[in-house]
Amino acid sequence: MKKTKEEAQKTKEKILASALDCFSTKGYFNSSLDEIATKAAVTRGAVYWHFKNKTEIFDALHTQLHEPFSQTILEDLAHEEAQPIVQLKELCIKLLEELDLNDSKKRTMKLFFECDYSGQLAPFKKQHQDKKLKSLKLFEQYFERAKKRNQLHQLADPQILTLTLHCFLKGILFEYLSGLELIDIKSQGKKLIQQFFEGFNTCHK
Amino acid sequence: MKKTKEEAQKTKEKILASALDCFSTKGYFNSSLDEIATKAAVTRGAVYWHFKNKTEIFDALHTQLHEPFSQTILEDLAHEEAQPIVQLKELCIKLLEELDLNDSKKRTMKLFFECDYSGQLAPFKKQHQDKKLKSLKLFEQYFERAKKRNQLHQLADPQILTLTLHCFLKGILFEYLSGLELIDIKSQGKKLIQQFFEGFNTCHK
DNA sequence: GACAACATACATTCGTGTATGTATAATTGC
DNA sequence: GCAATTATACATACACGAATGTATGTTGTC
Repeated sequence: MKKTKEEAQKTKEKILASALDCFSTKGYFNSSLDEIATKAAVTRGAVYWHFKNKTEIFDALHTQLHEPFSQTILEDLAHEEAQPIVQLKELCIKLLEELDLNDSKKRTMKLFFECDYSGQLAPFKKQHQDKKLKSLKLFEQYFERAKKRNQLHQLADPQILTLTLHCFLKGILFEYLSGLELIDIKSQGKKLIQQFFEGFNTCHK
Repeated sequence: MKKTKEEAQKTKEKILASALDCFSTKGYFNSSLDEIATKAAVTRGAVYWHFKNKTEIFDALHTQLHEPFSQTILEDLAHEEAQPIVQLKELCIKLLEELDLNDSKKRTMKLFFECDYSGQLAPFKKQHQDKKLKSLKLFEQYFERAKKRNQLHQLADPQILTLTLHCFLKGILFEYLSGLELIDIKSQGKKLIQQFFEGFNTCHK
């Protein structure tokens, strides 16, 4: 019954994938550890071996989602283009279009958008929010760069601008992932983002 | 033990209020009917008398939230002002500021933003989405009125504009209700909305 | 042979739904 | 207008399943 270390790692990943599957279809609180185990072709024993409990699986999924994102933004920030706002706009479009192609990532994001951080999940609420805030701070840098280059109103407040953008992106993603099919990234994503950014770029002359 | 009809109605309302309290603090799936009953100073017997089960309480809360909203929009639409976009902008600000003052409404809205419509709640997902879509259609009318009055780009698509606005509002509300205190409606609400609407109004000359 | 990587078995808790009891308000017959 | 009856508005009690956490067993690896 005992597996080699590599095999053990594979079962851990299988459990994570199975958990994502269960959580994203039935919801966190409606998924039992037994379902997760069964779908991963193991028993609850294996689950309890690799994870302390259900909440730890939940948290592991969040890390899996969040890290690549902040990684992408950090890489993009590494080189400063002449028009930071345009750079930011294109980053947003890129992020959206990338997400559109990655089904597993979409489902994970949907999970964390729609889950309710209550009960046993409450301790993770602030934790996950803090991670998000750090990513937000990264976005703010684009606006600050733009301001230094005199590409913004003098009145414009980078913090408000970041907040505005963030609210808009959140709204888009929320609608996009809601299952309502109200938004099609391929055909409308670019338009939406551009429609939004026109408010920043073309109006301050 | 039997109460008069009026008293019975009061207990029903107490149960609803208690349920909102429980759901919004502990989450739907972490609230038991016993907790709800106890907090309402009744027993589960009373709950099962007034409601078929927990999902029906959930749905009742949604109706309680949604109806006043679409009512307000309908009333506003009833009179057409010269500048529909400005009218819409002011409606948005009004809705936000009204919400800011009504704590119970805020908590109810937060509940439906953050709950996960899975498991036993799945049947209500489409139902509640449909209600939302109908309200969205109402917003669209402002843009159509503006277009008829030649106050929009000829290229501008009311549907995309509505979608853009909706995503933005959703994002604001989501952040506002998230408990992060990132947004303060009183000081920033107007600014945010105006920042957003400037993209529509001042750029098409 | 010791420990890792599980599977199996068990105890316990919790929540739901329903069945039943009960006191009182509302309704009916006269 | 008042007793008799019935339906209402709950409270109480019970049965059942489901899920969790843990304790213990088993097998293979290092």
